[in-house]
Amino acid sequence: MSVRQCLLAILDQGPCYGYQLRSEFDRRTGSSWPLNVGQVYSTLDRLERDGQVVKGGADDQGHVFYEITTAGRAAVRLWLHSTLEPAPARDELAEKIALVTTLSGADASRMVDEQRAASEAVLTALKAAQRRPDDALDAADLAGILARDARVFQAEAEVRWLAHVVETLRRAPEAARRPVALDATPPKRGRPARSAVAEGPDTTVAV
Amino acid sequence: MSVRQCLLAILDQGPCYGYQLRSEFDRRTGSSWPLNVGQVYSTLDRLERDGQVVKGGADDQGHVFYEITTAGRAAVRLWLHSTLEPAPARDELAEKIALVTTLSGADASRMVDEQRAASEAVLTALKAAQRRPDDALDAADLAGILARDARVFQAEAEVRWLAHVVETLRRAPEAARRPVALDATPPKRGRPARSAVAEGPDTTVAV
DNA sequence: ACAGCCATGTAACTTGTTACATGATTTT
DNA sequence: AAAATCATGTAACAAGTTACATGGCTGT
Repeated sequence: MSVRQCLLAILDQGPCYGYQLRSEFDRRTGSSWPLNVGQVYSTLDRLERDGQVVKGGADDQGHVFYEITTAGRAAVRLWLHSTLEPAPARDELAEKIALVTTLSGADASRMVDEQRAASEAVLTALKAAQRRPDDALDAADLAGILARDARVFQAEAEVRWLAHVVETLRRAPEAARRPVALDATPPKRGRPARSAVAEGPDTTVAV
Repeated sequence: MSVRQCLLAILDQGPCYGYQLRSEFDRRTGSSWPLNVGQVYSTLDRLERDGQVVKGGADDQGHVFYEITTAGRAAVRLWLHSTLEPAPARDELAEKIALVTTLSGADASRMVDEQRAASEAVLTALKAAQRRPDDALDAADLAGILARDARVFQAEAEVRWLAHVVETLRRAPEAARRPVALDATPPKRGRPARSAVAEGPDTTVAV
């Protein structure tokens, strides 16, 4: 969803042609992602299909410009005014580590250690490449710096969490360190019996 | 990719049928993601197509068991022995904020502020729902706790980064606070002239 | 001539995801 | 009978991604 929204937001600044969109995306997100040109065109197709942009004719140089529509502008405004939930995004690493701690035949703490080393190495590399924001020439430059900083902060969190996992595994009660077997008990079919005891408070996170 | 790998790793523990796989996935990742049952079946189809599982006949209760193949086991080992790059994942939020700081007609600092408030609220909620690992009954329980902790650490990083963005925007040189216009200069076509000056050192992050 | 970028596009594919249809089973 | 869960599956689609084909232009 993100590429699509970003391209639309750029088109909100004025008509662009495909190739141009890629370079604008690049500039404005600090080249944080090597966006394939092909994807620009397929994304433009989808945006057009959904009535958020219109395809203009080619100019004298053969550039095919796309223009945002009213509906498109509304979508941009909506996107900009909405806040992103921090956690709806899947966390592959967390899932993997959580899963591994329950598996038999996998050495969880060794795996966590290795991941930790890898993450630390990345963090070091990122920090070395960090730039001071003081000499940002323009907003695009600054955007690139902020995007990199985001990766640093994230990598730091990852390293911290991994250290926390190591500690937790070390301290965990013995029962929690044994792999869990597949649930052999056949589930009850049919409508579940309504339990006589009152339901406890909802402990699920509504986030 | 992650769902696929997780299901395969669970199948590595023993044959399972579709519905069972969902509940195992649930248990072992701390219900961090409401996996749709349908996806289990389509994923199993794809795994079978790729020769990593085989579909067995139904047992007396009508449960259709899937079994992992040798190739599947190899894939699991590979997955478990590989480390995940911390940043290949796209960061939608960072992209969005980076982009916004370059747009005209969007109030970047207001947007960042709002996002920060939202992220802080989430962080508070997550922290409130955090559990102590001391009373983990089994590894699945512990996995759930760790998965939640991961979200806490991530949310913390997000909040910290957003604060950093606010500060940076405030302190940034005036030139870096003006929106950047679309690049009007037509790009040079044809083979670029090889510059006479020696190329500077590569500043791109190889991560 | 050739390398290499600018530029547009298409075809094929991946994973993830939802919505729905179907039926068995069991409790209310 | 109605409700709710267990269980299997299909159809359709979204977004992302890559690989490729094509052609124009311009330095070397």
